[in-house]
Amino acid sequence: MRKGKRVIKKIEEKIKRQVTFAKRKKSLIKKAYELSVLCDVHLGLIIFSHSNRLYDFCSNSTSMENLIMRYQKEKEGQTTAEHSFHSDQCSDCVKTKESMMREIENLKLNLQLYDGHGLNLLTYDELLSFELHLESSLQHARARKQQQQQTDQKLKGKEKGQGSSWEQLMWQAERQMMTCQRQKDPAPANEGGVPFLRWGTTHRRSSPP
Amino acid sequence: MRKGKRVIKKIEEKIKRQVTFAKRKKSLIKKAYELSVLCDVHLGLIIFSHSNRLYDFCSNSTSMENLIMRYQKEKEGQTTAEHSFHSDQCSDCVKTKESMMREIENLKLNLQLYDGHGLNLLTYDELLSFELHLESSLQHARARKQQQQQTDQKLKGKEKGQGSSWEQLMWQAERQMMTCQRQKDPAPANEGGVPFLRWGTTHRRSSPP
DNA sequence: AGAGCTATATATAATGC
DNA sequence: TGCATTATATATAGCTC
Repeated sequence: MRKGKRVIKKIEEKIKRQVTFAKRKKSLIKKAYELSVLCDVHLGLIIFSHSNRLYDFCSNSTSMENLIMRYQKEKEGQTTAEHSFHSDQCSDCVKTKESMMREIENLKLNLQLYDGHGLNLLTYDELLSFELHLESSLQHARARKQQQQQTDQKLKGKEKGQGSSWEQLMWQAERQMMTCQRQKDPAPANEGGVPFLRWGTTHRRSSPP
Repeated sequence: MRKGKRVIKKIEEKIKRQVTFAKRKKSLIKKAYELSVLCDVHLGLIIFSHSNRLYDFCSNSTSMENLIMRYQKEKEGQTTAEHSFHSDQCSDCVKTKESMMREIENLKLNLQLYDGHGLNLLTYDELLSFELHLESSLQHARARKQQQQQTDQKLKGKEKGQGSSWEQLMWQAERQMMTCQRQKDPAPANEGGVPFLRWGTTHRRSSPP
């Protein structure tokens, strides 16, 4: 039975504090879950108990790593470089990190070209190459689209046939190969966090139709 | 006035969803704050709205970066700890490196799409979006090519005119804008390592012709 | 968007087991 | 520890402004 208003101040009695922590943590995670589902938003919650135990929650269709990356991307844009504070501890790590940052920068610049940004930094010849490259990309994409369209139609036609059609098997095998090829890293970091597709929707086909 | 139990399912009406998001987000952050104070624990909350806006909360006496580092350290401990040989001296650096590696992976996957690799992981709708995106890219590139062609011709014609032509000035201004826009980060990450243009030559125009 | 209002639904502090 | 109970305090959906 609650009496009086709750004063938000550290609970000094250890037992009470632990009990309250367990209860409130549970409902906080529940609330986070509800918000993520009701409003279809991505969110992550990280809690370290007083005994340093980790509790976390992350909305479906994303991963904490993904959220962290997006968070850092946001913050990066807001503040200027503030990585200086954890640099003096291990300079070799920092160096490697710097080279990785450069690589990320370069990759991003390359991706930006496809959005039409930075084209003015290219020579005429490079623009020509780029144009040819784009035409080739377009061909690939269209070919794949057509292929998939046909596959989908065939599948639809055979929907009530045998349990697993040739196309389905091929599709699965193909996907498995790609997945295997793309995920040398055993870490399940990509389980829900597919690469962010900047030019459109963010979800990839997760199973054959 | 609430009637009946809340069913936790995505709210389809956009307006309702937004209102609920605003209200629940507010109280979720409040609850997070209360838990952190009452129980004196460290916690972080990251929320991305449907419009991709970031809202976050982090308990006092720590920072989100710190929490993220601790989180990643925990998670790493849960999976096979095979990076221990990397450098146990600065494991927090390793964590950050891991997230960077993942980002690099993602960026590379996105770039590979333009080479026609991984298209089979896209849904039909995504392929459509991608196709449209490529067409737009192509338009941009062609427009820029034409623009540069004209500029080059004019410059050639006026080569012996006044020291700085209008086009040159405009080009310089444009380039300066782009450079400025692209390098919020004051770090000279691009000093020597120009982005590697995978689809052709590797050098970019470094000065107006 | 955001601020109040109101009737319910939930959360939760204290207690006992 | 954890679980159930219970009396209150909060949260919140729908509404108006």
